[in-house]
Amino acid sequence: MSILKRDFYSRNTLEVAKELLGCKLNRKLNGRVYSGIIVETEAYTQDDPACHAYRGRTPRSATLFGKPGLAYVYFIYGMYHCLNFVTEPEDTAGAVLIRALEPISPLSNTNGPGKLCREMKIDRELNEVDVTTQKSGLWVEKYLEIPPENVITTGRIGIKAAADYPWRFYIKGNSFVSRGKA
DNA sequence: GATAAGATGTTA
DNA sequence: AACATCTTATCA
Repeated sequence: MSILKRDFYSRNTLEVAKELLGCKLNRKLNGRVYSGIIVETEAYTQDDPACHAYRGRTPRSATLFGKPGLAYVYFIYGMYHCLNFVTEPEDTAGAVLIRALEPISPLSNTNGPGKLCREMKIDRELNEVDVTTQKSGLWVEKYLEIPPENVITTGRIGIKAAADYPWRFYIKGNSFVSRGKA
């Protein structure tokens, strides 16, 4: 049960995205802890046309320039939230989108970024909370080691800009990844 | 199985 | 007007 500390997040976004696979996401709610294994992620960086921080700092994207190890939660398509973790040192933007979980405790339907937020009751109140401490009610622990040959890399999903960047990662053979192209 | 459309509100 | 989505409907 070792919680991932700030120096884990304060690195290259692509590496963090890969290494988050197999880690355990925990959400404390009403005295209960909900958990799932991260099985699918996507990377977004400052130089990336698809990133919210691409055109600089705005009220929404300010979180991405903040401290690594914070949560970045945004609202999309009028009804869904998406959960990211801020990466790179402070003042450099970057984030990893959590796209899918394999449920452990009382969870189901977590095979997509919008769905897992609904299951875990993640909304904008959790934007900018510190994910490196249990006190925030949202934290990540080291859990499984995923050997590199079991990490599949593909283009990202659901975006138009820079859709060809091979910045989506998922665990080979896992049945909880979201709709996937190979 | 694939593809299309609709729901819905925040953002710049 | 676009959007880092999901569900339902309509084909096959």
